Amino acid sequence: MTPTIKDVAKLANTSKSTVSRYLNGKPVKKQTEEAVRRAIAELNYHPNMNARRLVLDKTQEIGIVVDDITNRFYSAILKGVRRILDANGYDCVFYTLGLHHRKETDFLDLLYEGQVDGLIFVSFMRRSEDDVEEMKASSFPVVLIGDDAGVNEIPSIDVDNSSGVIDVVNYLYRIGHRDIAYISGPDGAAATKARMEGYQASIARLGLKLNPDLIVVSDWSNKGGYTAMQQLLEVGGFTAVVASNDESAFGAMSAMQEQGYNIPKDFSIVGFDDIDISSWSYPSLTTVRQPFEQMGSNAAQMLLEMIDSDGERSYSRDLLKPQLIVRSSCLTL
Amino acid sequence: MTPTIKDVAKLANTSKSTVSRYLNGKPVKKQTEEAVRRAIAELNYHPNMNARRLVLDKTQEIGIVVDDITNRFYSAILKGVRRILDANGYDCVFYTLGLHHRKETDFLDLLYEGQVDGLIFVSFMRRSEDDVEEMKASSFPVVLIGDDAGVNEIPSIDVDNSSGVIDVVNYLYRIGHRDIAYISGPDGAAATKARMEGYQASIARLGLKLNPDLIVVSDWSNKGGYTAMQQLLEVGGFTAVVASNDESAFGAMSAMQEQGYNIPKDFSIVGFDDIDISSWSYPSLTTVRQPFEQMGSNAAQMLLEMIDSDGERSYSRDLLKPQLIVRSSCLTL
DNA sequence: TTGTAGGCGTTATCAA
DNA sequence: TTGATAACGCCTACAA
Repeated sequence: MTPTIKDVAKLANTSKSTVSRYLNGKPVKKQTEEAVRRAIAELNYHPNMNARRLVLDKTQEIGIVVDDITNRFYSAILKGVRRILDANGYDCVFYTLGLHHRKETDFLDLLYEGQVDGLIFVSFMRRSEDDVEEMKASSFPVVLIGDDAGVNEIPSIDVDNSSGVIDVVNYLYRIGHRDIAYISGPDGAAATKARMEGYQASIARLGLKLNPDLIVVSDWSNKGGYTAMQQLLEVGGFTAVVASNDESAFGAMSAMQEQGYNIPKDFSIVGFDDIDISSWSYPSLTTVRQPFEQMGSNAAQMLLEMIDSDGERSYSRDLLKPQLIVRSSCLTL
Repeated sequence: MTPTIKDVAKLANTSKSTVSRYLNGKPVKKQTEEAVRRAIAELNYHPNMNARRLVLDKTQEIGIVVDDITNRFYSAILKGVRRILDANGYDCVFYTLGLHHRKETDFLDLLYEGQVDGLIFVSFMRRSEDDVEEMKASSFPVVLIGDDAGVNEIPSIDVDNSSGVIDVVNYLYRIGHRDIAYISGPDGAAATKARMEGYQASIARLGLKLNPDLIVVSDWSNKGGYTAMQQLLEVGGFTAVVASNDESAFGAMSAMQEQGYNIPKDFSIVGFDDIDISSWSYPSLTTVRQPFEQMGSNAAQMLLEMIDSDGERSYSRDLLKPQLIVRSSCLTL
């Protein structure tokens, strides 16, 4: 049998309560403390967390539910989350939907069941308003990363996608480009709309003409970027391209290189994300860096505050500014 | 107050035991079942998992402890793990060392404390024999991914690194290369030695001469591959290079391209890992694909079996064969 | 500073 | 098929 607090007490010649107090750092006489310590060591005693959680009604665990584990960004988010949790003595249970087609809201049960003290939902797909309302209604500590479906009074964190694209278009304008094509993303992604709006807004603000032929919808994949660029190349009439993510930017670059074009001499190109290869590639890719790790740590911070304040919510949407990273895929005209 | 099983019983005009039975799918009379179901719905009752875990001494959770969350491979491993766990009703708690310089063995406490039913340790660094012996001694359900420090009787899973490099050297030989350079990895990584051995063994087996000048030690980084290649280019006398990972292969490619060389016309190059860019790059990279997802699912499978068989261990080391992926970075001579 | 006693929400045993 | 009752291992008044 694995030893319990009772066994320790017996061996140390004292009571369960005293051992418990010792374990929780409450005042205990030097002498008994020593005896308890020895008993614990001798028995190789470890407290049973499930018993503790039952009485405390607190797990010191938060859950993170992720919609698509394949997404390359989640490890950075997780890293940020872990940093905050580690510093506060929390652990992190990892859930994914997808396989069983579960909905995000199904995971609210974890809160009801006392399995976790709070939940971070991360998805960059578009959320349904109903789902977000349900999370809000649950009145448990919950924070969203990604889309908030326009629901205001729920804590959420996202990248300011529109501002990222605006930065990048402004940059291209500054170095002389006037005819700027755009490779958009998939409809299901929440960021697609915001990035497109950023593109259109900055084109307008700079007094450039918006040429619909220079906008092509893709799916953020490498292959998608490749075909999108083939399309653009047939149309022509541009000197620079904004790809709405790095992966499709690389696909676009392949298409151009295959047709014998040189980057950046013939065309300038920028991406969005700053994935690791963007700095390795030849030429390296000018892009917009997403602050994933910070999204994770901010989310964890908010969640922990809600947990500590006993569920009181701060009702804020935190839009983090992405950062323009200038490298060598653009030519100054 | 959140409702308990007792409240449900009262409302359904029955006893706690009956409700408990209903919850666990044991036979209950149709009539009472209906009453219980209604009571549960009306009260919005959810069972308290911590109470259940206390009496069952079982959490239905396994822990995965990862040494370096930055590592790009962990999400694939995690995906494999999750697939198996999902199918078996287990959840997955995620731990990292690193931040507080904790050792892997510190996490054995999670088992003692009843927080998880089993543990998967994943690290591609070299493990100390002492640590692995300690895991083995604990006699809890535990499986290692990566190094096993030569300890035989502990379940572990790894890639057959040596065989991967052998495949790739044989391939280069087959298409006509005889002077094959090698860019090695960092000393701390467990795979470095095995891959180097694969290189040396196949060079010997093919009757080629082993030229020490064509072996350069690097650190698996992009920049490391870049400088390694500069070094090799000064020496010269090779037609192909084996980089011991993809990232350094790309660094090497940059160095060659910067000096005006064409790949594969001037030099052939292969990598190891098959990270996503390897298929996007121009030219795309011939490499060795690591079966990360399968490593995860195999590990989870082994662990679950150990848990079900009440801790009995299968004492096996599972070496998965990596797969040669031929793309366009090599020229047939 | 210490010990006694009661309770946390389940499941499991045993009679009925 | 059901209902008392006793665990499970811990924490926390309360009294000493």
